[in-house]
Amino acid sequence: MPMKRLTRQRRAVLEVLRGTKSHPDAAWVYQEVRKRIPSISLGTVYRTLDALVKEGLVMPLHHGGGATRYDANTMPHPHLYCRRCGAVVDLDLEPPDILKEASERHPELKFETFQLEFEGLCAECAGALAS
Amino acid sequence: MPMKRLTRQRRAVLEVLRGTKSHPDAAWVYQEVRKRIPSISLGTVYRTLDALVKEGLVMPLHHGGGATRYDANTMPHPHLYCRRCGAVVDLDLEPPDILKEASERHPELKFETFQLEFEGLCAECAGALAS
DNA sequence: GTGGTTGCAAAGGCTTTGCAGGCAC
DNA sequence: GTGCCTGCAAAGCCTTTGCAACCAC
Repeated sequence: MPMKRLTRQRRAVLEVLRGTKSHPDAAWVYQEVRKRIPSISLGTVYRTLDALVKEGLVMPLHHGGGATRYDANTMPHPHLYCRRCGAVVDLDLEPPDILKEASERHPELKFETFQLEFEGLCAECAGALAS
Repeated sequence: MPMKRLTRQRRAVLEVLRGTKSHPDAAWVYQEVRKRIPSISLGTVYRTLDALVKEGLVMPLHHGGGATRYDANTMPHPHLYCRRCGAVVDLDLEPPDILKEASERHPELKFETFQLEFEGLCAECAGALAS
């Protein structure tokens, strides 16, 4: 029911999210959207992000207990979390076809989706630590 | 440096954690440990869990943005998160050997570990929804 | 005009932290 | 005895929410 109208605020949040590959959190989105709409509130950013998630236009990422991050690419795809700088990198990797295997091994459970999350070092941090 | 001494509190937290398969959060651990040590504080539970994680005796689980949950089984293994009741179920499933593939596809990144997290329904909820 | 949406600010949940006293070693 | 550990309470983040004004429809 919520968030049916196309307001300036909502349009701005979606555009900001689609214009980055950085998987930002609400605070970063807020900061960016304020460049266009200085009067927008953080509460509205949260409400809008929430609505976009419910509509399936945005995917929330939870990792490491910090702030929720948001990905405008809702196609299932693996991520690498950099343990040094916290960056989230999209991976060009075919997710393994493992749902069937899981269902066969545990017939009493219902498997719907899964996510593959790597931890390691992004390109910059891998280079920095190698030197 | 921290948490080198084997105190009553620390022993109790570890034993509670090892005595359950439910992947509890800090509040649940607190409640259980209080049955043995009524004077223990929630702060100590958090500090102890944190120390156990740093020592590699316990693995933290982040999912859905709620409270951090803790798993005394630190062997890498997949989980199923029940979207209905929130339960976390251990899966008896060989994780795919995908680290090499990831490294080949993205040579500039450093892959160290990964986690496979399913979402779906636990046995109880799958049965409840089927009826 | 009407009801969803917003800004503001307060509150909420989870977690961390400063401090003085206490306990394992 | 020494220094880490504890209980307590306050504070800290991140996020949600109540309310009156506002605006897209």
